[in-house]
Amino acid sequence: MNDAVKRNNFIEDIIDEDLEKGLDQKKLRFRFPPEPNGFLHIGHASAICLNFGLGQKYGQPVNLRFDDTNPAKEEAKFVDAIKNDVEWLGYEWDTLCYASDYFQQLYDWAVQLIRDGKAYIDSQSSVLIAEQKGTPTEPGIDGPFRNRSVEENLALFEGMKNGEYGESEHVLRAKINMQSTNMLMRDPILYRVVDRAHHRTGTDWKIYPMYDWTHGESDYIEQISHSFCTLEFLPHRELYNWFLDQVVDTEKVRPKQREFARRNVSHTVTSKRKLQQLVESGVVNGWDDPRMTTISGLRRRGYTADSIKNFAESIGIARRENLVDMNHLEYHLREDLNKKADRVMCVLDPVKLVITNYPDGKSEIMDAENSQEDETRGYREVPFSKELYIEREDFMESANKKYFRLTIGKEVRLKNAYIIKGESCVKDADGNITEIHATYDPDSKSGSGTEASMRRVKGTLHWVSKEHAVPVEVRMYDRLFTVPSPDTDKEKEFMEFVNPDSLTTITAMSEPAMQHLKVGDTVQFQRLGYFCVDPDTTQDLMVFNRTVTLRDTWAKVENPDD
RNA sequence: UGUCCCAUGGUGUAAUGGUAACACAUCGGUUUUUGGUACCGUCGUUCAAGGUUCGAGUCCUUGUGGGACAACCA
Repeated sequence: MNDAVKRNNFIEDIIDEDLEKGLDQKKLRFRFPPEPNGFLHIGHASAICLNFGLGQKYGQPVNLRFDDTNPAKEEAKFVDAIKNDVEWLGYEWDTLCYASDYFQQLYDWAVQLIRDGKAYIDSQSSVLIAEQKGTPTEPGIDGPFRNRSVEENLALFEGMKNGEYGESEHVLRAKINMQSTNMLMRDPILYRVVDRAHHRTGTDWKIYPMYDWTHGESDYIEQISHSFCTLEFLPHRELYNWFLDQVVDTEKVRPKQREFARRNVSHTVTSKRKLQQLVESGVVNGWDDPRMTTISGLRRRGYTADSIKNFAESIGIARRENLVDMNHLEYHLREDLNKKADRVMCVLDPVKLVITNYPDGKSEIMDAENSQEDETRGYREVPFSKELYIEREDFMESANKKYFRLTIGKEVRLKNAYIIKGESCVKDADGNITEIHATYDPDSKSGSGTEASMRRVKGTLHWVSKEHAVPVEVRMYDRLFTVPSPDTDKEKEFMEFVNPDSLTTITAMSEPAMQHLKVGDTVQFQRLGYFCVDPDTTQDLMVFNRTVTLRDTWAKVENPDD
């Protein structure tokens, strides 16, 4: 961004304040701590940009840490996908960490807690434990095992660790305060038995630490100076600090948890659970379906890493509820693609156009500019001939003055070719136009420099030569949800707002030069939008995803209600 | 009938007690071999009431509205 006045966000204020109070800048250290239980989405992208952006701003390291304390939900494939996404965004982590690397240390600290009389084994059912915990408005009560002896606690904990007990028989709880107004302080569980293989530690452990016990201590082990998380963890801060108090060495950096509001984007859901539901219900074809606002879905759709980073930067970070309009994301996408994408011509809804005064059998090669934004991208060759395809909606027999396209008796320019004039059209029995006839001005060839070629005509159409056209599959995407905020309705489930027309597959006619494109390449279909080559492309058929349309002010004139 | 968090144009974010601003969106115009881009302009904002102060979006009080908290999830 070219802001002369780049202002701090409140997170940077917190850091600057700590620096002013004497924290050595070299002690600054951040982390991005995903749980490997699903794919990262656009909300995570914001958090990644925040943490790694801070690392870049202050010139200090950022760790990628997998919060992998629940083997029932986590899988190695998600670890790989997450690493790939972070790298694709263009960030480099300092150290790749796993909370599971700290299992032994966490266990040792837990034993210490028991020795100090600050943790105990509870042998009640989860139902009873929940009952005794009270509610947000009512205090909890002490359970019957709260005052077990240190020896008994130690022996039971050891037994849990050695796999002598089944799931739910015993848990280790911190002994804090069952009457606290903060429910998280009502003797939170530190360890539970989980009889599942872990993606990294296998069956080494029978017990697994809970989030609260793990997260702050992991930050401390890694000497993270500032641990940023979303607002829902705000009540956890008190517990985060209590756990830190039990182990902290004042010589070392004491991590500081601070919270920011998660970013919500309109017309989508940003919750791993809900995204998973879309995948499992078959509404979309996987986590990387181009309609998904997962990072991998956006990538496949044709979003660039820069567009996502610019988006994250521009929406900023704060502590209030928000719903960022999807068009904000699309603005940054178009802005980036406009600079980067070559232009090509492709007709999505073809209708035949015959240039009646053009010689039969003749064809010529036109030079077409690859980018109006960047001359250095050069030219490509586009064949022209008597029979062409143009877009069906680019012709009307008669139309009002606002319509700049082809009508009978009016002139338009064929992009990179000639100026033509509509003469007549042929219809089938149902009145559908099957063929349009036009005449061309032979002196008006684009780039010829003749007076005729410089003539000003209002409309310019894209086209492809019928004989040279190559059919391609194009997947036209629309928003996945029909309402801005599908998951906040009080009565309806978010799945009820799925847009049934979020994907339409068509066969389009492309100019031959497009055959050289490779999977992942993005081009602008002139006058239509940005499209990228999908991995489903085969030797015989190219498959394109519509990344985003161009802004279309004509559509607004046509359908003012949209 | 508890504790905590939040409240600035339609949306998002700034203004750090001293002239309320930036981006997107809207609407209009200029340029244009993309009804794109670029450029210019337009519209419109401090939840309410009290208080402190020479001066309050900012500090205090009380309301109002929204949100979080009762997983052996993270």
